[in-house]
Amino acid sequence: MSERFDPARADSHWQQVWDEKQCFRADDASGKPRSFVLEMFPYPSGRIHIGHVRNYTMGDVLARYKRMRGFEVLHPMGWDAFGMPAENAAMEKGVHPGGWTRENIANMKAQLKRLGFALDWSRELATCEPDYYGHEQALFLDLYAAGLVYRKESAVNWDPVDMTVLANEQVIDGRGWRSGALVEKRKLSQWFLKITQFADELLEGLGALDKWPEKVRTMQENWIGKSRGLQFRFSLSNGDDLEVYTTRPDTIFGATFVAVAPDHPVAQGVAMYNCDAAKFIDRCKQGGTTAADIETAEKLGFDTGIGAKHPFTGKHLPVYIANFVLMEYGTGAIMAVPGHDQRDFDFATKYGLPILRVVAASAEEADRPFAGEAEAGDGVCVNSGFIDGMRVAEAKAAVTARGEAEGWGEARTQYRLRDWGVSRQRYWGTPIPFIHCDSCGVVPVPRDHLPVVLPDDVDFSVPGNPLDRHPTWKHVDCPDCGKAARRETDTLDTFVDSSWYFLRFASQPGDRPFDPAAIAKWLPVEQYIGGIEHAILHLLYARFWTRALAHIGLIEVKEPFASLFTQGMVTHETYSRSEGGREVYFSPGEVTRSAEAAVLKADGGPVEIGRVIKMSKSKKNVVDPDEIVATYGADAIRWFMLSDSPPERDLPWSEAGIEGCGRFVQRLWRLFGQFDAAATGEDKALDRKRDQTVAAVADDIEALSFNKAVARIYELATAIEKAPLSASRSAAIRALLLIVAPMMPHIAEEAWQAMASGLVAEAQWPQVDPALLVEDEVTIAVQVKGKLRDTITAAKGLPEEELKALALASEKVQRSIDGAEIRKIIVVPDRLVNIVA
RNA sequence: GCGGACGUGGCGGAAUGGUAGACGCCGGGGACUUAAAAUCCCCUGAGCUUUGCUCGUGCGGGUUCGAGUCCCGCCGUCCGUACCA
Repeated sequence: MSERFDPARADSHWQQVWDEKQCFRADDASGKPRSFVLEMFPYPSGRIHIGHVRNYTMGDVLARYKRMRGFEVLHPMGWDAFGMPAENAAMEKGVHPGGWTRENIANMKAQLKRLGFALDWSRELATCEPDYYGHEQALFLDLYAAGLVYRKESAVNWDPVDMTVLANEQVIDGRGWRSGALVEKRKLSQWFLKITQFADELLEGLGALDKWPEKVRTMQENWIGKSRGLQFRFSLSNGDDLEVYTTRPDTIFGATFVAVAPDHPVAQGVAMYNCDAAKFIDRCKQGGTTAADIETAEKLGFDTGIGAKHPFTGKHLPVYIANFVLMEYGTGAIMAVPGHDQRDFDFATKYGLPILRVVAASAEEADRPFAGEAEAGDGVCVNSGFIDGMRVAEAKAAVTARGEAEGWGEARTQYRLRDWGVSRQRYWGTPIPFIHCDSCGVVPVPRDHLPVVLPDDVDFSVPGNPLDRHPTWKHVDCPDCGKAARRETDTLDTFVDSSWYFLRFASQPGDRPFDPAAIAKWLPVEQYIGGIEHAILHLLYARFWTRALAHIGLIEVKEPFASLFTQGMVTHETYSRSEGGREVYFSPGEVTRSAEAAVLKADGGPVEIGRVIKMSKSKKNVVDPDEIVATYGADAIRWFMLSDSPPERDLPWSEAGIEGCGRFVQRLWRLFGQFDAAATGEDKALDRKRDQTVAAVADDIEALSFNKAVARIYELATAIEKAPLSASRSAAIRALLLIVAPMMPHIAEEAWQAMASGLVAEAQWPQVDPALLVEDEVTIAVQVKGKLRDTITAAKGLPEEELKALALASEKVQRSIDGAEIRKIIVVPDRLVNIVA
């Protein structure tokens, strides 16, 4: 073996060998137990960034480990290839989105290959290709046929300069993020998916996802936002009815006013004849929508002069237009109970409306005044007619029952979740497979006409949707009546593309989206790994899509991801200087970093070292994985990704850290080089250390606690280095190589050649001798009154009395007791003796 | 405001209620070398009257023979979310 490990040569060599032998191709017909390991597929932005490296390294370690444990592993990779950046590139650089995207894919694929991931490239897919999105169109039509797709007029953010619809995130301070133009609200006919029909199922399903982070489940739960309450009608003094929704029907006797949203029909009606009301409504719309704005926003109201008749007392409550009532939730109107809702309390205080107590800790406290704020807690009903004395829960049921019996209200379950609007007025997405005909209406594209393929000859030199102004593409004949008709020019939200790609990985038939039998074999994904930023949208949509397909009988599986892991970000400190009043940032490569300070290479002047934050282009605190691989090799960067920080937390990148990883790779190489098949002699302690490490590393990998596995591997390496030559030592080196292999596959493969035949990629995880996992000697801590005074070595399993005797025999212990009376001795077998004196 | 996570050396972090700081990084000292790189060895929480002792896991209480870990109350940081009736 050569003196130094040369990653530049070894990495590409072994990558080629794995490719040629198709080592990581998943066999559908395999009789082995299966494991589907999946990382969230990347958007082909152009370059792999370090966050991808961390994500895919974790998945790769798990996939390679599972393979060594005898599983048939499916570990695929693909491209979430539709989306706006491609269109932006088209507009800015005059390139075609398709060409730009496919070039990026080629580059990024080469980058991933240089990192040595054990991927089944035969299943690679890109969502922008007709052989993917054509099947998506078919699934969309299936859902349409099942009544899960519909069209509805809906308000959108319209950018009048770019002539396009903007997502909420693209509207900044009321202006389009690209054009800077004031965004208008427009009503457009949009396609929707009925995710709300599955709201309850999606919520209930969370309960079974016990291998998902609590945090993600909570976020989805809040997003779905289920609440139970009473929807009921007030008769208004103008002859109309007003529908309101409340989760606190028990407080109905405490209602002292009624409020409607500024865009509620009642408010709009008043504005027709009352210009003060119209002015008020306009004023409400001016308020900002940022968190800070809402936090500080004052409660504003306008008294319409209309009265609402209370269903029990018959009293007339004033009806206000109020800025804090939302049209989008419930009915857009509320009964206001100032005593038991803080918002209503604030409003009533401001406008001098009565505040009544209808819930109290006990009946005796019925008249207790409020201490400056509403009381939303539990208690018994007071001042509340027929529900007096009932607990809150009981009263809710009683009022609801009365409302239903008398016909003025009904129990209702309300969700925050809205149906999923999937229409996008863009080119680079999956065409929605419908045709608009003046005679027949909206007609699905016949199955045998799929896929509806995007035209290539599109023009981005003018704003707007290129599909809409394409000279020929949208002009087709109606499939039903044959008359001239128009294609739908909207494309699907890219979240649709990522809602089923994991199903397509399991099988890729040409004539249908997937083979249900293959899905039954591979799904659910055993371990899904990705960023927390997808906690709600992607993960909720994918769950919905899977359930919807199960609902219409296409597949059996209902939850796509059995276990979810959300990894932390890779961070780096920033380097900057204040120049002319603004911060100028420098990349790590432009800076020389010493222990305490950093200087700019260009001029030798100092730069300020900023906080350790997520890598971002604007702060220039990025490192390019390719450069790291070129300098240190794939194994070193993979090792760095796994070291130190727990995988769910942020990982601070540092030059010193990657250098240390590079050194460890070489240290391993020297150690592997000391493997001596002819060595003889037994080293029991090293045998024990070896098997303990093998077992512990296995546990750590399965728990995704890579940082702990790394620490144990360092310990074993040190133990081997210190051990004298023996057969045990060679056995330990060999075991070390095998347990390092999932993390650093290239050096493992290279060194394996001197130890055994075949490939590490096809080797088995080392067996352990259970007898070696238990120690025969233990170190006992001896405490006096809970403080450590001595440690003694004893045979494992020594009886309590003997341990006590050993502890009391210690000189240090006796000195510490100092002749005091021993009141009690606590013995924890094999661990500790505590003498209470 | 609400929900969640977290708070341990100079840094990243270990620690089934049982020897706090494993392991790595940084730093210091030494060996080898003409020199450097590489490598190897040792030290590295603070303090003290240094065979050893005291203090020490954000702060204040509590439970326990024993608390980083459990309970109560604070403080702080980060993330998510929001006038959801």
